[in-house]
Amino acid sequence: MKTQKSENTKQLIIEKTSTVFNVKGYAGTSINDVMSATGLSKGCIYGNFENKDEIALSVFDYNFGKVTQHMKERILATEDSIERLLVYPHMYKNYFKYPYLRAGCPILNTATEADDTHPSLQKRVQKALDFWKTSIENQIKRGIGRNEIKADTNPTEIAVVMISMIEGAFMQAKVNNHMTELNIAMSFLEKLIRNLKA
Amino acid sequence: MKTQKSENTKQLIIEKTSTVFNVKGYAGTSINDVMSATGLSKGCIYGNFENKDEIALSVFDYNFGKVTQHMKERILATEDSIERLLVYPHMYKNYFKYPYLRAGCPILNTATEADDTHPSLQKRVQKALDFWKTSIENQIKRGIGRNEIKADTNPTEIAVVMISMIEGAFMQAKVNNHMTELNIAMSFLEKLIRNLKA
DNA sequence: TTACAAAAAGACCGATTGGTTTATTTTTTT
DNA sequence: AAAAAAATAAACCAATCGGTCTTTTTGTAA
Repeated sequence: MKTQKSENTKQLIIEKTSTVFNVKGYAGTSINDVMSATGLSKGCIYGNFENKDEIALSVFDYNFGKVTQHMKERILATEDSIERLLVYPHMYKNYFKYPYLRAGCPILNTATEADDTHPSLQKRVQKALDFWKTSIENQIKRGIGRNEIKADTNPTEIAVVMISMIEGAFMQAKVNNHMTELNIAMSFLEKLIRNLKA
Repeated sequence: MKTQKSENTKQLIIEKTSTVFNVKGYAGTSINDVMSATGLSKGCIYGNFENKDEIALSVFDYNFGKVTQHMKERILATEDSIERLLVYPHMYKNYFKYPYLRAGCPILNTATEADDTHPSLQKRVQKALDFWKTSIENQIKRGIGRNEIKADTNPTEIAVVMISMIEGAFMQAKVNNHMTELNIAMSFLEKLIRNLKA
């Protein structure tokens, strides 16, 4: 029987280890890391999760959910479709303000590690990436419908280009420990988005 | 005293493990993996390298060198500056033809793993990324000098955008196991490059 | 207050980790 | 051909890995 308590600790484990997994990666995070991050014993952790896999999967969902949720809020707060698209470069330009992005984009981090080694994690990343792509596409289609975006705009193309530029630039920011390249790329992306204006 | 033999086995270890490290990552590759990839004993491996770190570093240099070398050849084979820039999207569009790219771009793979955990490896990636950036910049400057590229082109901006798009798109290709997004992004990049024509 | 079940703690497990050491073989030099 | 040096194989090491199991603690309902 599931109690409130166990759900609480389960959530606590996910939250407390979310950054650890994002920093150290799946293979690089040990159960010992989970223990010291949560302050819980091994028995307690394995009482709440079946294995490390299940923790990693839950943590990825949590991290991705955090980013998505914040993005959604900011997008829904604006009306104009161009402004909505601009939320992405704006947010990533200030990624250090968001604790769950500071350790790196969960998609990028998980993608490169999981692609050849961890099939279940890879599937999650695929779904996350696809979700992201289609929501950008939908924003563009909406913009075309509202005559805010040029009618000949290719939604898929722009979505793919946006994601590629964000992830590629983010990678450089992380590895260089500075924002120069990220800012350059995001400013370029902003120009590109504004160019879509009908 | 260094002998020819020892240099040979050292090189053999690097070559035989180059794909393993690129697929499994630094933390994910064990000495046992190195042993079975080379067919050599543990003692032999530690006779030629001080530790796993040194192997990983050498392997990264080797992998990056391979990509760089091939890129250089193809670039020097063309004259026109626009055509030279187009070598990048062309090559990544057919990345599966190049064995050392098949397991993923060494820069991308190493970057996301090393950024928070492995300082010496991170420095290598930084240097590699910087080398790549400046060589694109130089190609653009050359193009401006030869009146093949618009004079108002910002070399750094284009270099950063090119690298971001390539790496971001490559990540998607790897995680999705298909080329759709990579092709879209690279075709877009080609348009972008052709637009630079004076 | 007691009885009971759920949750947490921690000792314990075999396997694997990176790395060392010793013994043996191979190669090179004299 | 002998001696010295280098390269290799393999036994061995402590530490850590993910995971299990039993004991202790805790919260709750009767």
